[in-house]
Amino acid sequence: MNAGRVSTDDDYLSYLLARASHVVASAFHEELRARGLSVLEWRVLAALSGGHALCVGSLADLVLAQQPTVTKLLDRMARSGTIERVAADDDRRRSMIRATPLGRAQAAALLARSRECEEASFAALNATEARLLKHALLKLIERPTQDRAPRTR
Amino acid sequence: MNAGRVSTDDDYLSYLLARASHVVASAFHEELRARGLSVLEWRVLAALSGGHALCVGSLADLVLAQQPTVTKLLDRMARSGTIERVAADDDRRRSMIRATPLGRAQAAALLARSRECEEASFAALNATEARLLKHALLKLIERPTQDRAPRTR
DNA sequence: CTAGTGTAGATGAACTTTCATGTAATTCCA
DNA sequence: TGGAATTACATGAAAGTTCATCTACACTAG
Repeated sequence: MNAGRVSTDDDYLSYLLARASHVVASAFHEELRARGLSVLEWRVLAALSGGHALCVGSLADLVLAQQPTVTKLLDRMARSGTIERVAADDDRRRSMIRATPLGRAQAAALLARSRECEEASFAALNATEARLLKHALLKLIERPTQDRAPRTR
Repeated sequence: MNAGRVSTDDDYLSYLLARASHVVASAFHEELRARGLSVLEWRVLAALSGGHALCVGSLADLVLAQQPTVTKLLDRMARSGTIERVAADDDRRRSMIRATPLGRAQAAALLARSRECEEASFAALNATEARLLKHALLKLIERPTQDRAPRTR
């Protein structure tokens, strides 16, 4: 029990967030692993599961990874048939990324599991705590501290 | 503004945590980068900054990384003189890791900066929100869901 | 004490990420 | 307009991470 309180590092918001993120995600990440998907792959599929296409840069922001990482991830995903690149018609530098039917199917299956894991995590909190937690996280996220270009689409 | 709400992925606790972690850490991670340290290196130094030695396994848990990753990270850190390995006297399989004076100095400098970044993050929240956030994060972390061996020291 | 089982950490090969930079397309504005 | 600056994505080499194993040591029970 208590797998990681350590004098110095502990108690920092940054570390608490990283650790909480780690703990909360771990069960689902095992699932992903069992199905041979990486976390990034999952995030890409999830981001694209709505059916609309996104450009590489937006995807990178969304999946919290860097652009070259995502470019190469997308190469692999295209090869395995879960996404496809389409030329953007308004800007020829961009390639728009879309989930293929296969990709969409994978995403759908995983979204369900993901919701279940979400439930399990919330079991540690009561309704109020959960609400306040989400609220606080959103406030932290929306901070215009280090904001990047809002290149959606 | 609003660098990343996306239909599907968004709103999940797991994603909110990952994103919040990302946003909150980013300023400090830039600092690290500027000083030529990786995030993992920083976490190791922070974990060891108290002066006591830790074994490789505990460190891996603390820095949220895997054992081989940490073993190799420690090789590099030993080479650059920030940590050293000491044989454990009770168990000859273990090597205990200790920060060198150089490592301790780096950690001290960074801990100060880290506190400042922490302040900046909390600026987004009022005192109550901050308290509740930490409380909720601790509850999530302490969940005995996927707990690992409590091999401290 | 010794065979069997489990744990700690190291290691090599395969894979992924990163950094710096390249190329092409777009935008800005004099 | 046309050149400078900027943006989008790709790419190659270097660095880091991961997976599966391996070795050494420790514990346990017969």
